[in-house]
Amino acid sequence: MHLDQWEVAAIDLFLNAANSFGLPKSYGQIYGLLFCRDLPLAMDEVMELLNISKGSASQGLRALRQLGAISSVFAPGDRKERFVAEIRLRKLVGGFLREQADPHLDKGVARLKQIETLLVDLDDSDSCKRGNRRHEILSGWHRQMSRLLPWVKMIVGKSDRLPAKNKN
Amino acid sequence: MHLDQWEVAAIDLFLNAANSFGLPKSYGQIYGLLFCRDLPLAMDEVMELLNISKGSASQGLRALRQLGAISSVFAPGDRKERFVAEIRLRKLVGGFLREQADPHLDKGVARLKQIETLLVDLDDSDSCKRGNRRHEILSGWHRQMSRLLPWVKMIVGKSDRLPAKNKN
DNA sequence: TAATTTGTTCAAGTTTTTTTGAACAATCTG
DNA sequence: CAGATTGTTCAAAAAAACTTGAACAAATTA
Repeated sequence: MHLDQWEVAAIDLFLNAANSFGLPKSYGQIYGLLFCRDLPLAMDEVMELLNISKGSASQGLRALRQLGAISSVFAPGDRKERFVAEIRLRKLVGGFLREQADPHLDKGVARLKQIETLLVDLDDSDSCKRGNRRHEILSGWHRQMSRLLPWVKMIVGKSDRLPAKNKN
Repeated sequence: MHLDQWEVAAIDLFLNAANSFGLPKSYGQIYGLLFCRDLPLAMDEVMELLNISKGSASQGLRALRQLGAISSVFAPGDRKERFVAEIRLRKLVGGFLREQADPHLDKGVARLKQIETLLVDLDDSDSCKRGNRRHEILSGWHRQMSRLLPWVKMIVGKSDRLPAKNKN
């Protein structure tokens, strides 16, 4: 049981990618390993191949499934749960946006409301005016980000099924 | 010298936003403070208002300028450098993509090349075939992400200059 | 030139995040 | 049921990220 060199490199690629998306390294490693493999892997195989602990493997696999980045299959006549990577970029991006971006936008709405509240009972009219201008700007940003996300999902999915027209 | 309540709330909003973009909290606080203010602030004012150290202020201001999120002005007859926030979302997003996303895409190209290399001198033809399929998938993802970024810049900028049509 | 102002650097300290592994549940098997 | 297998939880350890502040450099002023 071992990893090929190119698999090590690919896993490292995903490790770094996870990091830059704000996810733990181990999530990237686990996804990367499953991405490389054709056959589903069980938790103990993931642990052994990556040299990570039971806890990391268990939590990582759960989080990745929650993100829609992996899914599990049960081999008939076997108690073990085995995992495979989702490789459609559209699904990966969609899951990430749903679990990470959308909640942030929601929190943003709440915070904007809070600022409104603080602005209402404020007698310093200069600060109030300034605050209202800022509130408008933030609302505009929020609106634009909300508009953007659907486009991202759309554009990324676009050529999943289109074969490349030419070879360069 | 003090912060209004709404400013505290706005600064906290940016603190959290910075966090979720993978930037240090203090960067968010500094940007948030400048975002709230009409007049440029000098480093010592930023330090005092946010209760952060010289080091954090210096590094934060530098990084934010590098990102294009703030710019500096010199009051005539004063040695101090003072800072103002960039509030055009298009510029903010553009700077972020330039400094964060683009480098990652470049690193991705390098890693893909490395994987190619490892695949070339590999005699296990099964692993080789599998590796080549994965390499193709990754190349496709890279292409799609490269396509996406220009759209993001475009869509986000769109209504910066359009005034809101109505008041709600 | 000495003293002051403004800002940078980076080693050390602090805080936060991630990982580990032992204890615990739940499910199957003989 | 006792023992084996599979997987979860979470407190403590380890690692990573962030912040601090004292020492330093550069530019200015008296």
